[in-house]
Amino acid sequence: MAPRTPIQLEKVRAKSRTKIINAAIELFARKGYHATSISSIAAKAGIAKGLLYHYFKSKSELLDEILKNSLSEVDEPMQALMMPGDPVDKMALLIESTFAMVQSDIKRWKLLVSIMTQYEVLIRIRKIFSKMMQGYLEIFEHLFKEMKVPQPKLEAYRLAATIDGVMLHYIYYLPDGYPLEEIKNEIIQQYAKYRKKKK
Amino acid sequence: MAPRTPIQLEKVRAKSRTKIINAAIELFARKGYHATSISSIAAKAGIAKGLLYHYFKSKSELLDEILKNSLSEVDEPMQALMMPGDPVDKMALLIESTFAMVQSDIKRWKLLVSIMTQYEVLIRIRKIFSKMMQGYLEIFEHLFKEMKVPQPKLEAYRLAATIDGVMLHYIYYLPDGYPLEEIKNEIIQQYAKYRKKKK
DNA sequence: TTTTTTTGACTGAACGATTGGTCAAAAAAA
DNA sequence: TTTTTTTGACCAATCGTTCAGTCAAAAAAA
Repeated sequence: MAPRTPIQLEKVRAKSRTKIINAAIELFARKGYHATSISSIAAKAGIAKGLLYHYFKSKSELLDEILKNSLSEVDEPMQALMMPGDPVDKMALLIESTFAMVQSDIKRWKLLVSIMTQYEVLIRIRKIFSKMMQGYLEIFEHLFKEMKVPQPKLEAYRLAATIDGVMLHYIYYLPDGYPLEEIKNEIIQQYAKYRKKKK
Repeated sequence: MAPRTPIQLEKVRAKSRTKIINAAIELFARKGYHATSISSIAAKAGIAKGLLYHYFKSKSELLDEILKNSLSEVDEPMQALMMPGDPVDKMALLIESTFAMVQSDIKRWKLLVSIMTQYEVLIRIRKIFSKMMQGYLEIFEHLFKEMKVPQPKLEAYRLAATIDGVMLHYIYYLPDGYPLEEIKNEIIQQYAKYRKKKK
């Protein structure tokens, strides 16, 4: 069925797909989903419009694909929490890696935020986001309980809000000279007093 | 020269304008600016498409009008800061009134956030937003200095981020059962220790 | 009072531009 | 040859916007 070696074929496919996806991320993040036309994506990717429909069924499927990939990245920082250790250290690591994730790919997060705050988001996507949020809240609460923080649940909500707020400001309002590192360290440091003294 | 009394005329005009603006806020907030059509606004407002252009030059001017009104509301909570008093009390008041503002008109804030996180925002609007943000930061810093908080500038950034983060979560992610009051009180309470003991 | 004139809010068909999406055919690779 | 990638002209639908025209009501005239 395939006259070409499937391996090299896949390389070509992947290359074209990547070009399209990167162009789409760039434009969706900057202009928003609805304000971005298929033609402009194709132009940015350096391909013909028709080819886009060879790889993606529709504009919304292209968005879906990007969102799926982006959201799966979010789970990564969670992995470090499995191993045992001082909850203060684990919390610091979680916060560090969460911020690092955003810093390394601002465009992607701009897109995610713009989609979530835009029109009636596809229910599926909203559900994934909501579940992600719940996951963060639970882990925060769990760690706060370990740390014996007075009101673990409330504190979890507050930390989640602070992190998202910092991200928002960093990404949108004050991209130049925003003291991200300092704020990050201050957030982490406030929990230092809960570190266990044991050896 | 004027066959109809200008006073009654103005009433009619105001009524229609309000109908259009309310419909636009609703739809812009829910669907986003670009995904909302003029036809749908007219339909929701219960008027003909043409009438919209009798009152507004264009779709973007309609958005501008709404944004201008919305942004002017933001300055209100600032007014209370002029009078003298314990900075802790003033801070509490500022936080209270800021949250109250959002709670009383979620749709408007959804719209504001969606516009700010959407496509390349009109430069004018972004400037206003940025200035607003700077204003908040400066007031926070000033109050923190009065309160003798260790790192007033950093703490200002953090508080601004927390407030915006809480708003974001309240508005979008967890509208049902979000413990807004509790978080608000916790935020306020953390500064209680800086209250002056003097009489 | 009754009639006529004048106003501007309001309508909806129609406009050109642009959209997301299709498809026959060329190009490329085997 | 066969298969797949790639192209760009093309389509119907929808977009924001325009505009000729309707109509209820107020002012002016009788």
